[in-house]
Amino acid sequence: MGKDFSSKTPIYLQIIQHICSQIIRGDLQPGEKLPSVREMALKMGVNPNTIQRVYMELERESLAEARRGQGTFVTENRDRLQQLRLDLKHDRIKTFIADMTEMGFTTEEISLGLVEYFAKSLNEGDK
Amino acid sequence: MGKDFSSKTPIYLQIIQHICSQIIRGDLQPGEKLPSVREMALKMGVNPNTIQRVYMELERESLAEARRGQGTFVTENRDRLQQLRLDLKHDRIKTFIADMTEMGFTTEEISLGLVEYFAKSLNEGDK
Amino acid sequence: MGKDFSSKTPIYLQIIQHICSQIIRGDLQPGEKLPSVREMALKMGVNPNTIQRVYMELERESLAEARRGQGTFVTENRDRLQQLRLDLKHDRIKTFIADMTEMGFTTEEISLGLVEYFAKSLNEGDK
Amino acid sequence: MGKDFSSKTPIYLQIIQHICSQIIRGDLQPGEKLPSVREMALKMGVNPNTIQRVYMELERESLAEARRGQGTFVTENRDRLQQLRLDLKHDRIKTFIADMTEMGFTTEEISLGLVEYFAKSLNEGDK
DNA sequence: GTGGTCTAGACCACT
DNA sequence: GTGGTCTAGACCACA
Repeated sequence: MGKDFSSKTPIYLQIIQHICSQIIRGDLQPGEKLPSVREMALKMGVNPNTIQRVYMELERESLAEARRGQGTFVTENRDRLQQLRLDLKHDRIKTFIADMTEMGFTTEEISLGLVEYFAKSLNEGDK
Repeated sequence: MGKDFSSKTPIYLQIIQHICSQIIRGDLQPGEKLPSVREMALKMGVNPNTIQRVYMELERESLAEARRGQGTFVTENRDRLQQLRLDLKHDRIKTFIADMTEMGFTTEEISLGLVEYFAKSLNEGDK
Repeated sequence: MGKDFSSKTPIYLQIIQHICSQIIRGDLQPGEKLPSVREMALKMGVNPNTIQRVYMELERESLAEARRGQGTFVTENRDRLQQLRLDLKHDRIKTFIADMTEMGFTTEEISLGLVEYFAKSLNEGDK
Repeated sequence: MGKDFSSKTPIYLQIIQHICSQIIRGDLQPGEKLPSVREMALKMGVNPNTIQRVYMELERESLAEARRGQGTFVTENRDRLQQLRLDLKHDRIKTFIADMTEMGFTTEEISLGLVEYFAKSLNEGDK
C-alpha cells in the first residue's frame, strides 16, 4: 500500500498547528488566556520545555503574547488573526495544487478527485 | 543543473518526490534506466550517499529495481505505477481536506478558495 | 495615564529608570514626596507589588527614603543626587563606547554616526 | 557607587552578541563554517542546547544557515551582513542618545562627556 | 504561580 | 559527526 514516505512532524509544530486551528475556529478568542506552560504540558502529555517553545513561536508570530508572571494570551489584534486565517488557507491551497500539478494531475482530475472525496464522506456521514 | 531545495523537508525525500512525479507524469517510462548514483548526485548537486538512499527507498517501494552491474531501473510493473498514481492522488486529497476542515474551513470556503486560485493562475498564465 | 512598556527589560527597572530621569532632570526635587504606592501603581497601570519593589530599590540606592506613615520622599542629600547624575553619565558613555569598539567600529565611525544622528533629529525637529 | 541596577543578560544573548561582533569585524567571513554545536558548547563552557538556541536565532535573523549533517555557516549574503552592521550601529547610537536625553543631558554635555572619555582612554593607552 | 533560562543526557534523521 | 527534538529537573526573576 501507498505508505508514502511520511516525514514525522515535530511535536511542537503539531501543537502549534493545533492551537492555530483553535484560534482560527474561534475556540480560542482574542485576548483569551492560554493554559500556563506547566498546565498545557500536563494536558498534552508533554514536557514543559516543549510547550515553552510552542508559546515562544506563537509569540514570535505575533499570535500570542506572554505577560510576565501573568501568563500567555492570544493576541488581541484581530487583524493579525484574520490574516492568519487567510494565510493558512492560501498556503494550504497553493501547496496542494502545486503538489498535484507537479505530479502531472490535470485540473479536471483534481476537481473530480475532490468531488469524489466529498461524495464519499457524505455517504459515510449518512451512516 | 544545480540544487534548488529550500524547504525543511529532507533532501532525500524531496528527490524521491521529484522522481515519483516524473514516473507518474510518464517522463520516466517503465523499465527506463535511472542515471547512475554518481551521475544523479552530480546533477542534483548532492552527496552520492543521499542518492543511494533515494534509490534504496524507491526499491523498497517496488518503484524501481537495481540490477547488479547495470544500474537502477524504473519497475516494469505497470499496475504498480498505476496504483502509485491513484494512491498519491487519494492521499493528497484526503490530507488536504482533513487539514482544511480541522482548521474550521467550510466546504464552500475550500471550493471557493480553489476556484479563486485557479483563476489567479490563469491570469498570470496570460502574461 | 496608562502603561506603555514594551521592551524586554523588567517593568520595575523601567520605572526606576523613569524616576531616576525625573530626579536628574529636576522634575522631582530633593525632599519632594513621591506618589503613594497605590497611587503610583494606578498611574502606571501596574501591580502595587511592582511599585513596592521600585521604592525599595530606590531606598537601597539612597535615592529615596521612606518615612513611616508619611510616604516616600526623594532624598534631600544633594550630593547623592549630583553623584547619581555623574555616575549615570559616565556609566552610559563607558558602556556605549565599549560596546561600539567591541563591535569593531572606529572612533571616527562612532563620531560620524553621532553627528549624523544629531543632524537627522534636528531635521525632524524642523517639521 | 553607582551600581546601576544591571539586569543580567541571558547567556545565549551574550553569545549571539559575541558572534555578531565577530561577523561585523570580519573575524568570521561570509560562508565560513561555525564550530559545531558541541564544539562551540565546549569552547564557551556552556550546554550544547544553549548553543543550539544561539544558532537557531542566528538562522532566524538570516545571519547563518544550518546545513543538515554538514554544520552551520555564516550567511554568504553580504548585503545582509552589511545591513547588520548598520542596524547595530544605528540602534546603539539611537538608544544611547535617547537614554541620555531622557535623563536630561544636553547635547553639549553628551559631546563633552564623550571627548573627555576618549581623552582619558588615550592617556591610558600611552602607558 | 508564571514565564524564561540553563543543564544533563538521550535519541533521531540527515550527510 | 552534524543539526534538531525531546525529556527531566533545576533555578530565577517577575507580578
